[in-house]
Amino acid sequence: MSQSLMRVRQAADAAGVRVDTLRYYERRGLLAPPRRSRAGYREYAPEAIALVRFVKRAQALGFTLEEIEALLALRRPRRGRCAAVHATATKKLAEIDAKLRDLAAIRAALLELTAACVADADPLRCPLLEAITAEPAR
Amino acid sequence: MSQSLMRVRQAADAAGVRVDTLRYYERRGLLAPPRRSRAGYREYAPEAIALVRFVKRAQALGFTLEEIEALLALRRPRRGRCAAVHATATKKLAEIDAKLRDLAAIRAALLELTAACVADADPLRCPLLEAITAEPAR
DNA sequence: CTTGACCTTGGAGCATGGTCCGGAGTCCAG
DNA sequence: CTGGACTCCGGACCATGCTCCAAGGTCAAG
Repeated sequence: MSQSLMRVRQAADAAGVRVDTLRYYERRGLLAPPRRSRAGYREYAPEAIALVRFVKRAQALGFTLEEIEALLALRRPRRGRCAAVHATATKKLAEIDAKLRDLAAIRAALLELTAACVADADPLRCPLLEAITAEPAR
Repeated sequence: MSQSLMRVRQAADAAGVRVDTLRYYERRGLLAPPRRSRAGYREYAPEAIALVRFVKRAQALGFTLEEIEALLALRRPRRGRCAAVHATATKKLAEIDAKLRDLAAIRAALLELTAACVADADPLRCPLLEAITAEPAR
């Protein structure tokens, strides 16, 4: 029944990371220690793979492991902690909205750039810098 | 006339970084060497500050300095390089779209989380992991 | 004409996030 | 019952991106 359990290599491959990375996340406390086989081998459940994939994607979005840990701590909020969770999540939401804006601005600039290139347009502006410079992030 | 030139401390403050960071970016070739005063002091034009701000924001979005350098190289495409610029920009656009999707997914998950928290809802799901796990980034 | 705040340089040091190593145990196919 | 592939562990090492330091030059104010 519990045939979906994977050993470290298989889990690493499935998650798109190296074996050592799984051990590193475990040491860091980011990934809960998986259960072990009789021989002491780690046996990962599918959820662990999902978590690692989440971590990698969040990292690609500029979050540090520490921030990601904080995000993950918001899972399954236990009653009594609602206010704190709410506050943290709200703060993070604002950050994310800022990132979304910046990313959209860069996207638009790149689009403009490719268009300009095709049209061989006037080379006196840099959409890329304008994109993000406009609003000084005050 | 050229009164908008800033020395390194002022420029760093304006860009929201440390003095050493400006020197580091210059050494790395990310920031063009500014002109110097007679005494050898760096004199930054406002565009340099804009560029540094762009770099910091792009970094917060998960781009490495190397990638940012590549992005910046797309500025002011010289004729003849159009095809290459177009290819690079298009590839980057796809990456950015992926980031936008992931970020939006996390955003939605956080929203759901705060809502669930308020409603003290069923603790059997983790929107955060579901958010990004759904599509295995194939 | 000195004091203090700024600037210069090269190079060392540091935090984050892995990545590799070596010696030893496990396990399965031939 | 042996070879090769896997696993374990602790600790050393590495790349990126800063960050700090020492020794010395510049310069405006008092």
